[in-house]
Amino acid sequence: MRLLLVEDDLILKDGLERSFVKSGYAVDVISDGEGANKLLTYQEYDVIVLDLGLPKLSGFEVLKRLRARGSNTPVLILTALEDTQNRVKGLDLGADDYLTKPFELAELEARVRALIRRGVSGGSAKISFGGLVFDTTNRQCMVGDVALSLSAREMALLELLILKATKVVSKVKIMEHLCSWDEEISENAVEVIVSRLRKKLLVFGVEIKTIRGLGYLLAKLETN
Amino acid sequence: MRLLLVEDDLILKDGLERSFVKSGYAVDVISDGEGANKLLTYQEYDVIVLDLGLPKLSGFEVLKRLRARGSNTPVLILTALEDTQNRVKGLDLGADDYLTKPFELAELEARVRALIRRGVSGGSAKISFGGLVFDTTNRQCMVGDVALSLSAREMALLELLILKATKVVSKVKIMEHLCSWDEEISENAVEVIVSRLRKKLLVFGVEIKTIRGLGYLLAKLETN
DNA sequence: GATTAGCTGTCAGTTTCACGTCAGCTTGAT
DNA sequence: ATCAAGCTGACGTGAAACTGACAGCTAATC
Repeated sequence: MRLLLVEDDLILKDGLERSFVKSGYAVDVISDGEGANKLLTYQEYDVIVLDLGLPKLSGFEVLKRLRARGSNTPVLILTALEDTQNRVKGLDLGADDYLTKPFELAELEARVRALIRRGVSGGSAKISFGGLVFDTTNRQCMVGDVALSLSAREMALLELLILKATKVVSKVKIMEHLCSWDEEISENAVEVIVSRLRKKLLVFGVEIKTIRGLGYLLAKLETN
Repeated sequence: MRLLLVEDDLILKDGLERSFVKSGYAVDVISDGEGANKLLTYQEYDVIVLDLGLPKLSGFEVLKRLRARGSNTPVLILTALEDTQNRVKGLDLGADDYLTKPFELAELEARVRALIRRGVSGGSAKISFGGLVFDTTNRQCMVGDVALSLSAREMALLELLILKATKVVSKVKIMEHLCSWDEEISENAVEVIVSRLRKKLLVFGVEIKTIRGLGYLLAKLETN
């Protein structure tokens, strides 16, 4: 899942990025409002963590313009403790959740996860497909009571495919969701990851179908 | 989705039309205000992209009369950079969004998408025809809860036919829709693609009728 | 700091299949 | 009957996708 972190505090920025990356997100970080606003006109994210106190363009403005553009990407805002008024203002402007500094890292992560889920699976922490049960909280995929042994990349791909259910996901989309700005992978790399995941899923009656020129989609295996 | 582009600049007109068509819109283009106004009295659109500087009847007038007729079709206006005053005037008159020239094509498309999403209830970009449901955002065609297995070309053709509903679509239009700029395909190629798609749709009670010398149209199968 | 194990991207050789071409046929208008 | 427009099965081709092998990297263990 691709996450945008808008935060100007150096220490916080680094800490959060590190922790999100570790949790398997593709993270982009930007530290001023103007840049964030510009970035958001052409790049889609699954979730945005937005500090309100920003240089150049306030977090409010960024949020307001994002919503004005019709985006419904989930946004979590970070506010200072005493700043109740701004918190309310943020929610009015279309934020989906807020957190007051200082906060527990675990709580932030939990809320971010909740936001991502809300849009897709009706808020449930576990999404099932065929015989698979994908646990978004622990980032684990179970078959019965056995955990599938998947690598980080495979897990991230499966997460994306399972969230999109039976919809076609293009190779470019996959690249975008697995990678943040600085890293970059080839189309062939995606093919390789697909190939490896496909082999593992096939055993459990789940198939990754290829739609030539368009992308991939998850489907139940038709047993002929 | 049906889009009206009102623009008199030749180059801009062509570029925008091409790009919108490629993105799967059914695009009508008209280059003067009077014509636009007339057209809008009897033709509904999902979204209108309206340049303000037009011959015969200004964009303002077109917009004003449209709203006076009680229409709430989303309108995005294009203005020159320095023209802040007109921008404000446009928004007052009932435009839903504006963009100043010069602009990024990607941004225009994003905003148009946003307008459509905002307007349509639930943001469903789905068009149904007979038993088919065509999902334009995911580029997928469903019958019940099964996804039709179509190739890229077939999908593009079906998209065009379904967007134009029961109207006749000429072979040339199809060629334009399926090909970009440089590549080019023969008329016979179109016939082949039609033939292949036709076979797949027939199973689901949807027919592609041939109108000799004019083109093709989508129709519900009459079971005699 | 050496060793090992697992992950992940690159490469190259192979396979697959979508699509345009063609040819022969059908249809329909005059 | 003639002719043009359209249909469609067969086929070849080239691009897209697949995948086994490999190498660089990281993280863990001793």
